[in-house]
Amino acid sequence: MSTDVDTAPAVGDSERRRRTRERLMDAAFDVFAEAGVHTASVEAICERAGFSRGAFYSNFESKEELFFALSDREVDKTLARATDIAREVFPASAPNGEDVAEVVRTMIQFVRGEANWHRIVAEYRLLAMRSGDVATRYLDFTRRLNERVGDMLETITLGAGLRFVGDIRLISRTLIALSSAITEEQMLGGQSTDGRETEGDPLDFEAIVAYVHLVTEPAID
Amino acid sequence: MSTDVDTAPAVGDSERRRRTRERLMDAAFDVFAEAGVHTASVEAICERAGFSRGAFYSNFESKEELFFALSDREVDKTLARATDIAREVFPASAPNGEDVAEVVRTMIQFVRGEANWHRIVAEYRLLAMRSGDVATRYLDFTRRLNERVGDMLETITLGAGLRFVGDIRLISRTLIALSSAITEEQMLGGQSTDGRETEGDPLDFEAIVAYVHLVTEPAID
DNA sequence: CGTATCCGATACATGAATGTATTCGATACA
DNA sequence: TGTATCGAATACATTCATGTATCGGATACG
Repeated sequence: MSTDVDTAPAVGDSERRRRTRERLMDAAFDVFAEAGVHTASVEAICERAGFSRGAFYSNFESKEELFFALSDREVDKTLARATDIAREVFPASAPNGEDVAEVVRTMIQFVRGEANWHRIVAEYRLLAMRSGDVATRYLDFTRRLNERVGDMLETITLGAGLRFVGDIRLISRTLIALSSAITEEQMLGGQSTDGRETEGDPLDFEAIVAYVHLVTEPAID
Repeated sequence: MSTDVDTAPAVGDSERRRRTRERLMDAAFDVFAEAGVHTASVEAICERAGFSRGAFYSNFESKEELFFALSDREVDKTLARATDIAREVFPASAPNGEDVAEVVRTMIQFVRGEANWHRIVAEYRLLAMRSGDVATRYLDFTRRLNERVGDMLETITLGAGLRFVGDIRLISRTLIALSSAITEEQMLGGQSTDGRETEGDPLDFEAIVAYVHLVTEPAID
């Protein structure tokens, strides 16, 4: 009997299907960011995407599978964008010290841009803390991002006639950790419901530039 | 009619009641850490605490209220412990450069200790990203922790005949961000389910000590 | 010793989200 | 034009957590 072992099992892969999945992921991005993965219902995602739950379960096994498909997509997008920014910025850099500050500022703007992406990453990290499998994926993401940023920094800095004092990976790591922390504070402070603004002391981005200057020195060449 | 406007409304505050609340919070700490605030059911918390849901709703209005009561308690505990550690460490510091490394190491051990507390904080942060009220509380916590660590660093460093180059708050902030990032990576790497260990490159704690040396210099006095 | 109060247990009603089984419609293909 | 296939919609059954209302027991107090 023709059980079609390898033609039937895999579900279709038509263009229509692909678009549906994309729309569901687009919707999920917003809904997850707003409500969180657990709070968000499949229903809510479908509603925003303009589909029914039938469509959802025809395309994804569960909400979790959707989340991981989504994170993969966004991680790729993010890394691609980081690369684009690097390509866009470093040919323009006339080799002088000021450019480093500029590059760092660009990088931070990039990190800072999307609050929703920050929420997604924060949730990704939280899930990773509870599941080894997720942790593997998450660490892979952060590792790739670190490398990308490290390369970027190194290239720029060399172009500017500077070099880093110490381990470049540690430095890029520090920069990412620091700018994330600051971005986070600004994000959290900005939305404070009650009257008073973030009067505390939102450490300025300039402080990061100061750090960069601290860990760079003229390349003797 | 004696409506007892200000004697009746407040629910009891007996010793028994206080103990019940504590036990519920103890249980919630574990359950929240393991499963997450949303996934964890009131039922699960009660079961671990050895109570029924009746007891729960007699003591807390909702799971969220419990979470906030719990975070307050833990934040206080954490800050108190930070203070204790500071008190414990700095009288012992014979003023030499090595002590700084030792202190940083102690600080990191402290941060590192409890994976569950990390999970709780991560969730706290995530909730803060979606609610201005929570954000206010969370920022207050991080601000206090920063101050505490900053004071600690400053005292120790002075005692060791060193001084920080640059803004001490930025430095303590950087240290916290960095050690959190590293702790996180170790935590995530450690639990990876599949065979391979965290072979990647777990930036060593020593690297942080290197950073401290980078931002300190002998106090000319 | 009896009674009242406080606190936790039990039982129940409700609402919400999930996943599946089935149906309907459109598009490709003969 | 008829038919088969694929993908999304609909309807349904089920599970699960919540919150409340009521009950029972213990302890304190007269």
